[in-house]
Amino acid sequence: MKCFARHGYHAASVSHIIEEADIARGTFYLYFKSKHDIFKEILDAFISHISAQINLVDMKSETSPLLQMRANIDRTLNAITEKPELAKILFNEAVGLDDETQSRLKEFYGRLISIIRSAIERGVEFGIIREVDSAIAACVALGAIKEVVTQTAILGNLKIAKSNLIDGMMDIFFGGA
Amino acid sequence: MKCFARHGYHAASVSHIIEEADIARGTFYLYFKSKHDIFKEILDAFISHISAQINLVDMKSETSPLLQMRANIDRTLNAITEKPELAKILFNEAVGLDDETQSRLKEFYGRLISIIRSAIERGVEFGIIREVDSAIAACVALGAIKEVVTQTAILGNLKIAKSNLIDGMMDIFFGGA
Amino acid sequence: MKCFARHGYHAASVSHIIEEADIARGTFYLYFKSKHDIFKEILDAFISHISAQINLVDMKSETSPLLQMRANIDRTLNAITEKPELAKILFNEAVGLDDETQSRLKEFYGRLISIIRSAIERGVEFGIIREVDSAIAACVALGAIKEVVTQTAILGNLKIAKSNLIDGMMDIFFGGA
Amino acid sequence: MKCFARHGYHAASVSHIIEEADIARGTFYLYFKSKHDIFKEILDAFISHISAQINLVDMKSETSPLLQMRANIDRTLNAITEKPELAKILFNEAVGLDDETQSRLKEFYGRLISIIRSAIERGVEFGIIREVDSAIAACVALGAIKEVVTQTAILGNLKIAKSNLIDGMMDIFFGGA
DNA sequence: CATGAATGAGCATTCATTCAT
DNA sequence: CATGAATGAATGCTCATTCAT
Repeated sequence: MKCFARHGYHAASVSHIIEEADIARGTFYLYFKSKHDIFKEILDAFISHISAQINLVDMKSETSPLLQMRANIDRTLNAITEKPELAKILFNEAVGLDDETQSRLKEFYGRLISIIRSAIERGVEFGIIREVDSAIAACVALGAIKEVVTQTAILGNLKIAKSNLIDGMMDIFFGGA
Repeated sequence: MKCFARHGYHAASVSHIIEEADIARGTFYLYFKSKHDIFKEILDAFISHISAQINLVDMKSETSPLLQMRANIDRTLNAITEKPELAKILFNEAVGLDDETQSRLKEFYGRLISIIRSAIERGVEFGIIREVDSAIAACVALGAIKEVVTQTAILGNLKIAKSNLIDGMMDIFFGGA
Repeated sequence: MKCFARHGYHAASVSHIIEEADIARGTFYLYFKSKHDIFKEILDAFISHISAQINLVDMKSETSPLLQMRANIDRTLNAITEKPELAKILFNEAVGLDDETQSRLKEFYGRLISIIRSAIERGVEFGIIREVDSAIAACVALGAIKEVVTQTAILGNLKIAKSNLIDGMMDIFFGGA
Repeated sequence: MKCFARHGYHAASVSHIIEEADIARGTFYLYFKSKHDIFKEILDAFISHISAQINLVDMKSETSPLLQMRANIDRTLNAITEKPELAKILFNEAVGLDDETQSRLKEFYGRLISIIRSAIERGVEFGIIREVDSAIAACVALGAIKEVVTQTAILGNLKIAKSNLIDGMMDIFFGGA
């Protein structure tokens, strides 16, 4: 993780990895079929973990839709903050990777957008959210989350306590509702 | 540009570049110090071009602040849409590049955020925008623009006419104002 | 044997051997000093076995010299046909092996040639064989046997019953005597 | 050639080759696609060259069939003697090579055998050669030539002038005719 | 100015061998 | 005795860079 996050897929060499892990060259290939294999394994696990944090908003639940959305963001932010290196990979390694990985990434983001979009549409339907173009709004929301994570957890440019961050984002998105 | 955008910095080889440009190997090194040098030059020019599209919001101008913001977004989107390949690099190649380039990128995004932030703060001050945490909001806005560009101009997942896109984003950001 | 014959010395890996033998890696090195050691042992045993099949032609024996030669060829062919894999090694792995093995091989073939040569010379002496250059003739005979074995037992290009084969060769060598 | 002949295909490394040729690693790959490519190229050229030395025996020619055969052997021996290293490869590298090369080798030897066989059959037909099993005889002849070459040109065990060698072989094969 | 053959450091990967359990 | 995880030297190959023409 550390190596891939620091140097990206291409520049992270097996030599870096085994030096960081303090194991021999052969040992690496005892546990991973190839350099690509370890990257896929790391990325897959992280995508699954992140995906598991996000639940579809249930309008029949006792918890209010807004609180459900907040909980989704909260859990996702937690998961990402725990492994900022992986988030860096997830947000930046879309270029120059093999087609399989690229489509895995595309699928992941597609799923994310469609979840967010359906949440927005339900919100509009139930009058919680003002009428907006849900396609654009979902895109905006995803980009917002990615950028906030990048600036706080990855780059460290923006230093804000997590709870304030979530409240701030909820406020911006849902107009202080 | 074509090569870097298509394959990313690492996978784009000097061989690709000289083949695409139909020049000899030596000729390449006559005009660029290194592979990294041409990349830096391309990136720098694009960053300057984008930066030039964004004007600070002038409250004394005859044009309303909102329209100035809209014009900023419009021009930026135009500049990006003209060179989607470069945008792809700008948005995705933050990992695995040398420290110098990474800090150039960091600086560029920092400048962007501070411009957006000051615009938001003025907007709040003049009652155009509802009171929000400007640091978070600037971050949200930047991420939103990046993601919208990525999904429309780069990935092509989201097919929306540019004017509708801007209106949609203005609507989302400024509450239908 | 199976591994070395199937893939040759270099391409046959210790992994192949221990898998085929269904033993652990360490166990292999308990019984053989090295990969080369097991190869040497196999080759040595086979060379000894083949050598044991060949008796010097005894002119005082009741059995005719020609029949003694025939019996030599018969026994040798039998020994080889029983282990075609080893014959393949013996006939083809002369290149790329260490000097020690190469000289062992050279010595084996040297012994074979001198046995054949002395048999030919006795045959000429006793008027059984027409006068020929015994050095060349011995070489011709050895090469003939090697090639016949290769084409029948190893490559399977030439499909001939063993007894016909021997008769055919005797006929060619000893002029229908 | 030198490297492949000395160490065989597998043990001859690209490092050996470039050291022997006194060129850089990259230069090697400028002229050959891979290690396998250079081997194939060497082998193919030699096979073609050898094949070119052998003419079908023409019964209508003014030159006697026996002299034609002698000329064939003469030319072939010359071609081989000029490049003993290549002959070593040709005669010994049947094991452990890729299927393509193996079948190329098999085809070459098959062609050789069928040429020899048809020559023998014509010889029998025209009463020059005593009636023999042509399949076995062709095999015997090929093996004889290979072994004679190995012992004289490659191993140097048998030191005989080329003309004596050919006469000796003709004598053995064609009964002093 | 332009060329492209030559370079060699660096890469991912393999595999014979060792040794603590 | 048997095991198999760990090792690291060696391999085939790539590619950014140089320099004589």
